[in-house]
Amino acid sequence: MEYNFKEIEKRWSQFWKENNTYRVQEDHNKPKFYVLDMFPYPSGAGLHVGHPLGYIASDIYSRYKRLQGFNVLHPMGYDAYGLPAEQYAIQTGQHPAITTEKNINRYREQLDKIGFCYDWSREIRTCEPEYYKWTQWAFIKMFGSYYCNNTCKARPIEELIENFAKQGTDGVNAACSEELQFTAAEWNAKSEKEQQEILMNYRIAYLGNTMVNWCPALGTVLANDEVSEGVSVRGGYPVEQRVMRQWCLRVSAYAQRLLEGLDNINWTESLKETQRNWIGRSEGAEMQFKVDNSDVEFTIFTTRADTVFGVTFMVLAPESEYVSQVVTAEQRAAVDAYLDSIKSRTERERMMDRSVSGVFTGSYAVNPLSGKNIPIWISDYVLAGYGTGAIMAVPAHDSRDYAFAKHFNLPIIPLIEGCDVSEESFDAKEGIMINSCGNGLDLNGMTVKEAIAATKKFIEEKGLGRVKVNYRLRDAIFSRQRYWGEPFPIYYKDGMPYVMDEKELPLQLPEVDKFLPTESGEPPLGRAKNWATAEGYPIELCTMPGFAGSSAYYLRYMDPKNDVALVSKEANEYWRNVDLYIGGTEHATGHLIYSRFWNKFLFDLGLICEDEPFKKLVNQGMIQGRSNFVYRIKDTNTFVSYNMKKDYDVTPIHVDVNIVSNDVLDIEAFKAWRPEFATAEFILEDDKYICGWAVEKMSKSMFNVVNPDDIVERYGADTLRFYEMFLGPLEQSKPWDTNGIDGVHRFLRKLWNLYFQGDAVNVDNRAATKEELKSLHKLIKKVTWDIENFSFNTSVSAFMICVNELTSLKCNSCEILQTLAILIAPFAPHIAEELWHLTGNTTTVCDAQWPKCNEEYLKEDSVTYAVSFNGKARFNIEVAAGTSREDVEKMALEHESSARWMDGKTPKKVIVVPNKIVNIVI
RNA sequence: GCGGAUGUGGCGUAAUUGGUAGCCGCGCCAGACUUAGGAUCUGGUGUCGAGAGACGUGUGGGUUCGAGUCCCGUCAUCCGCACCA
Repeated sequence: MEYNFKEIEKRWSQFWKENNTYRVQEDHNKPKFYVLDMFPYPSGAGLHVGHPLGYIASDIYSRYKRLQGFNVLHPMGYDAYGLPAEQYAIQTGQHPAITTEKNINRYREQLDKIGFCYDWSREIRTCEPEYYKWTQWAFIKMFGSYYCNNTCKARPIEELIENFAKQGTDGVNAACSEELQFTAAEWNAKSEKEQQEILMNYRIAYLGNTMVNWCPALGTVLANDEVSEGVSVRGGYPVEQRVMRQWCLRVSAYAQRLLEGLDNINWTESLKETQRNWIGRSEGAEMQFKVDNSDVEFTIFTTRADTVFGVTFMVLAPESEYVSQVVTAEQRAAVDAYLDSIKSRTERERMMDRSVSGVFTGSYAVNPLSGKNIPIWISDYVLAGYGTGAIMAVPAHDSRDYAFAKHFNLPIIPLIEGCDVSEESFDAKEGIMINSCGNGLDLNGMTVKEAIAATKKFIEEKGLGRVKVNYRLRDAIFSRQRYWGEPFPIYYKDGMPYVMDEKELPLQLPEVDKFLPTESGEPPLGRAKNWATAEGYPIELCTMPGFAGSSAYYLRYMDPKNDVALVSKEANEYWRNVDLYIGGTEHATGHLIYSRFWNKFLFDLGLICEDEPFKKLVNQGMIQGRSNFVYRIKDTNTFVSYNMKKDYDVTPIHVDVNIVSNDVLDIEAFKAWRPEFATAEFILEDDKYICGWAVEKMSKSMFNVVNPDDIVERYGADTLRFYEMFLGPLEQSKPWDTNGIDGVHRFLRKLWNLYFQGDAVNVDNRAATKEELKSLHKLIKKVTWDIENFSFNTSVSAFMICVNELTSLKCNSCEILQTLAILIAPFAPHIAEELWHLTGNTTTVCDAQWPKCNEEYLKEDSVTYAVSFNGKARFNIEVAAGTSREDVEKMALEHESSARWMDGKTPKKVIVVPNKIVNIVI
């Protein structure tokens, strides 16, 4: 009988839907397993063939775990807020909710065709009020919390207020924007507004004046991970630095825990490294420098405290608040001119231009150890956002300082014995210190490491500074001047922000007449009518960023319909956290940091029971496009086949990959593709037109987008699933190449034919033969190992081998064929279900039990040993299974032809290793 | 510059972790069948060589009876971070 995949797949997807086969509930009799995909943003372009790669992998794993008796939570939803829908809305006036809904429906249709075992009853959409209520709720909790550095935990802000009222800042060790000191009396004397302003300095969700990435083209600020090389990740528009009052999340408070947590989770080393890099911990010291003839004192951060005797100048970031305090009257004009020149450049221009620039402030600082006066400069190579925005420059031992010193002709003092700083600085942290003695500190003769420690100790004792750990990780900017996002549950009274009562949530996104900023430059929510509380207080006009809704969605799947909590205690204690998370690396420094932060925050509040959200994480590789080209001879409408193009002057033209098969062009389809090709002529090779190809990003403009729907239509979902896995290791990036899909499809037909003799089902109740059992159990062992190790591509090969073996054995044993159906079920669920039923079952294959490998069947009657002499293979000997090593050794030496290889010598050593090798050392 | 990864036939890849390199698939070659089709089936296919055999995992060394796998160096490609003090 013909393998009619269309009919089979239609029937079973309908069956699963009608019977809620994949619905899952908490079941304390079964161990849980939580498998999650990174939920998609439903874009207008729909899914291409690269998107389902990770989904297929997680689906295989989910089905496998279920067959092993786990209660598997495998949900799906949509990250539905985002810029493209809003920009589309601006252009067309179409409400983003409508576009989003439409796109979601399209995604769902495409996903359904592939046969995923999602429990769709748990679907969530971040743009739905029932969902974003909990995003807003978490924000309120963050607003009402501060981070205590003593207990390393978020605590209610009320505790801090109590402390302030009783003993001021005494005993407070909290994460803050600026270190403050006041007494209880001072606190109690402050007005409500003043107190609120101080609290803002500590809240985990706070309103702060910070340097932000402002993207004029998008009309919004962006988080650091949304900007790359000075342009926005979405759209590639220029980004500039600007100080704005914005909502922020104090992610930096969690830097150390985010770093340490990486040690206890099963992620790839490269992803952990990326996060470590992003967090950027560096140990160093802060030191105070006094400005000569002034009361001004400023703080610098350095990891090279040992080089303090080599400081020959100081540098401030152009944006540093110290700048205005130290500029002298004579230098003011020069400094202003420099600051203007910096401001007029975009971030991108600044990054491209690495030439040395700077200006002298006119002031001098006093080196606290050498007592020398050193000039204070301003330069844009010092970043306002890192450390204190001010540095001590040691040109001898820092290449950037060196370049600056050479450019402005500033002195360079070498501090390490034997180093040559005439051409370049000596940056390595090694060597013996010289020229480093003064003011009671003598580093001479020490190694760099000793000197760093000694200097740190010295400055702490003398009160010149303190040991400090700095992180590169910045607080997350949480405001977006956009419409299509979660509204903040914040209103303003006397200009101060207040959170709404939790009972008022969700605060629904209001309707607006246009999705553009208002004429006065306010965000789009400024257009909303009556955007105010019942008492008439105005509500925040910004909305939350994209990562807000995706930061805790995995928790919501555990209990998606709960309207009194994000997740109930019971549901959370059962499902705990994600056991397996599959998604792309592009979220390494965004979503995967924010989620971990958000989760840790909720954990601190005792609302959830796990400190890390994702135990194991697998990154599927990107699927690139494989573009095809035709070659038009210049100034003609004639196209020359790939291997003959060298004889002509040709222009390569992208051709739609859907009219090319195995690099052979469908000439009729090509003529019909574009009017200008209707009259095209061809120079063929072997009567075919062969196209050239290249690996490029999958995109419409390259005509290399392959829609999974087309593959399903032509080959079926099971072939698509198998083929995507067969393409190569899951974590590797690879081009989508349809050459080869026929092989996989052929395999499924062979599998199908195994169960048939003509049109009749060919299943017998006889006992399986030894050979059949061996073939099957080899497969069980291999596939089990492969799935556990995410090596799905090699499983596909194993299936092919087994089916070939069973076919040539003419296997019709029911026992074997049923087990085979179970094994194939995670990969190709539709055909597996059909075969499962053909062999006489009435339950679904999803409820079967994953078979165990019986090693007995794999044992060989005899074992062949390869005998080698001095490591060179010579001959094989066959011995009965279970023959002892000694006997194998003896037999190897006694083998009739040994004499020839031994050359009459006595062996020095005979090595018999378990892997069927005998090596005789002569 | 720092960090991470990867280099194996014409191509995608495999080698369960130090044990006969190239499984499986594509492509190609030959054959069978055929209403001649981009269908199906069978066999072959790393390189050199008529052959026995020799050589082969980017490259140069090393450890080992034995290395794609381990160690040291080097080259190439990809990715992440990057004026982070």
